[in-house]
Amino acid sequence: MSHATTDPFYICGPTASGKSAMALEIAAQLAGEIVNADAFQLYQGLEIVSAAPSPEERAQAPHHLYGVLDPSVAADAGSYLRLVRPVMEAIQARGKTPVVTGGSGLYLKFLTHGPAPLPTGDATLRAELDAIPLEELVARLRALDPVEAERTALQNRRFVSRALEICLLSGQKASDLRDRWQSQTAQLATQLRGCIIQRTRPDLHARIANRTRAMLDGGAIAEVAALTNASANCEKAIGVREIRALLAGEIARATCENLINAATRQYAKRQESWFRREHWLQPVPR
RNA sequence: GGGUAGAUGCCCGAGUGGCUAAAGGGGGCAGACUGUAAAUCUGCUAGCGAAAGCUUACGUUGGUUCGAAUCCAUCUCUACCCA
Repeated sequence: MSHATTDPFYICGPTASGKSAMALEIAAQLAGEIVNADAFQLYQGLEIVSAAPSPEERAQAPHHLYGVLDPSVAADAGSYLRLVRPVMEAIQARGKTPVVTGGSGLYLKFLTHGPAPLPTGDATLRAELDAIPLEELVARLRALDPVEAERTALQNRRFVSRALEICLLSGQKASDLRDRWQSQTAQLATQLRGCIIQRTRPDLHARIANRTRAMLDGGAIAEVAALTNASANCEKAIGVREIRALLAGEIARATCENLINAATRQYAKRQESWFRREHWLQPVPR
């Protein structure tokens, strides 16, 4: 399989696996420019807590889409797509290779496989659905789209709610819309190139612990304290919620550190599960 | 030295004679997941076994009992109180 020189190269892997460093290596090899594919590194004012590349790293190659969103803005995979595509096109137009680096599986999937033709989430409708008991949401979904209800994890309120949202907003069955999209994306992966960084669990866990310590020692607490206008979404970022509790005096610093470590380990595990299914990614043991 | 409370699985913790391989939570492991995704959700978690089942487990040692994490005694350790 041959690639045009400017075809994007994807660097994936769990958090703290060393994606940023690898991106610099690949960017140097491919005459590339680094593009963020991390949901939280997108935000301004979350650089430390989201482990965005340091100013030193950024000085070594062009970096795009780091710290570009105000924390009050609620992003999603679709809005990310609208943000990245022009950036990548501009890089390619310059004859350079986009080196897309990040750990947000869903965002990357949108980028590599495109968005399904589904309606964008609607805040007002979501607020309404949030007020309804899960059992009733399930009943409504079963009535509107029994096929989708059958496929959905019905204990997962978010999934039920979104399926219902799709039906209500589109006036069509979520299952039909999804089927149509599914059948169109089957071949896309064969044209992609990228790698996934693999590390042993003990190694990864040690790296996470070191990074958390460095974050807390390196300004993360002040960063979160200064974060006054964050969207509900940003408040849920790992590190932010724990440091909020620390600032409120609810937990001790050591507890805060332990909680961040545990949440990060669990997140890393979920990322590994996600990327394991992306067979086109070439494993790179480190 | 005296008194009181306590010691449970990787951790915290419930259990006070059989329904207990031991609730619940955490952690860990595995998984799902196309517009909240660093989110949300699911399963498993003493050992061996496909299973039936067997073995080892509630600080120590001994005892009571058909049967003990649960009752009694002993010792060890921990916390607090009195000297």
